[in-house]
Amino acid sequence: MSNTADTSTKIMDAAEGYMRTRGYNAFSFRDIAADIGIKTASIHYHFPSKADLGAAVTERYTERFLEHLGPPDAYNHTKQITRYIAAFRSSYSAGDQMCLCGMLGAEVSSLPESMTIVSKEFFVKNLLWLDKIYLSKEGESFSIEQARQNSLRLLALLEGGLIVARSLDGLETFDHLVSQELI
Amino acid sequence: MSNTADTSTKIMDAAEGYMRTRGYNAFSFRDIAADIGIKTASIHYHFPSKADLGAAVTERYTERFLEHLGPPDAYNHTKQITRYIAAFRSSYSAGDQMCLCGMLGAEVSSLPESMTIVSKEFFVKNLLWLDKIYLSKEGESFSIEQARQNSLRLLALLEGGLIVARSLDGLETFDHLVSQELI
DNA sequence: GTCTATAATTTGATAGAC
DNA sequence: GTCTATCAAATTATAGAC
Repeated sequence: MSNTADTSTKIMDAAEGYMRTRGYNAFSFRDIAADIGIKTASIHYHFPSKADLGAAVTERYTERFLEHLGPPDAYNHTKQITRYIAAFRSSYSAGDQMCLCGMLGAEVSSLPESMTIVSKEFFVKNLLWLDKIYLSKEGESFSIEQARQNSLRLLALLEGGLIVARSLDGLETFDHLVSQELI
Repeated sequence: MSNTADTSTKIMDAAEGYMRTRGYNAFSFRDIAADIGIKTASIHYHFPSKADLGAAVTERYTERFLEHLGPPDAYNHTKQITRYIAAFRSSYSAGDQMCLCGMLGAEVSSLPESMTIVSKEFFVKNLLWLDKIYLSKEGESFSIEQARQNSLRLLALLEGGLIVARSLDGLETFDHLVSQELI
């Protein structure tokens, strides 16, 4: 995001923006080159193919997302869930963006295999993080299966929530949708 | 779907399949022409532009979806919700497909405006249908706002559920995810 | 590392014969 | 209605000079 970022980072930043708003199949090297003031051939120096660029962006996104969440805090259920929801909410508030892997999950049938693999990893890791939060909910005892069900439900609600919000009234819709989880 | 369908129907059927698996931006007139054994120029006779085809497919999808649901039955809450969930589940079981408008909701920033309008209609009409079901839940009294919140939550859960299911274990994941709604 | 130049293919779309 | 023929533009990608 910084102005002094190296070219490789600028390329990934621009690509991530396009992938999260338009989708992997709806942006070109030309779009990115124009945005950051280089030529398309220069992109190929940093990322040989579009699939390479897409996979690199997806890996970076997953790393950053989990880093932002921090380790699951077993003793602060409500705060952690609130934080998790806020991570998705900020996708929307920062320019109508989807969660990158929500977008890729929709496009999965038309993606290069290298991308489907790293995209799936996002979901696997998010569910493991959520499981730990739900297993430790204060005063309640959850089985692993119950925790996993809650994890899947929250993840799906948020991914779908971004889709529905984008087609309707945006943040207002998203907030209405998740309000029950924040109690 | 029938073998004796006219060309226009065959084109829409093929287009719907691609739009629900690969997305609007990841299929071409060539794909469709090859599938049904015609030339791309013939498609333009029935649908002048790709946007026209996309909008027609989306309108037909919404009509069919609501027709399949039937009028909201105010006296059979559980049965109606079960039926609603089954409508989404069959998307997946019939060849890894998304809900068409869930896919378009993700791609919305890269769609022709004519398509975003008809796609939004799907969500508006679905929410109105669900509102009536939730407002009439036996033995409970819901405000319009509470009903709308439930409607939004179920719709988002199902759209997101299809996305997550496609990236993980498919139907198993989807069923796990919605099981709580079926009690 | 970035550029120019260019290749090879695909894309949505049109004109006009049949 | 469907075809052949064709178009202009866009796309990913490579070779090679600087």
